Amino acid sequence: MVRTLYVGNLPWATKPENLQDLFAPYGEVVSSRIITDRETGRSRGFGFVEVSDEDAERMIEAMNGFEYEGRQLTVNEAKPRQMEQ
DNA sequence: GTTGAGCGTT
Repeated sequence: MVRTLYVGNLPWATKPENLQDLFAPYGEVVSSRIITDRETGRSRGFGFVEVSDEDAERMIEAMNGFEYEGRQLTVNEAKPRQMEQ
């Protein structure tokens, strides 16, 4: 089982690998993605992390409000984009 | 070379 987490208030320079490194200590990170502007390719300042279902709540608690590069991260469970999971 | 609430492509 996999649950998707929304991660907001990220620094512009944050990369997917950074997200994974941040969340990995608190649970199993399946995949991580930074949302970039389709036209400019620049980061929109938020991203998504797919984590193990059992670790999801724990990781939200651990990472929500976590200060990274001077920004307090916003971590919530993501809204389903399609109809899956 | 910028910006700051939000929920993402094939």
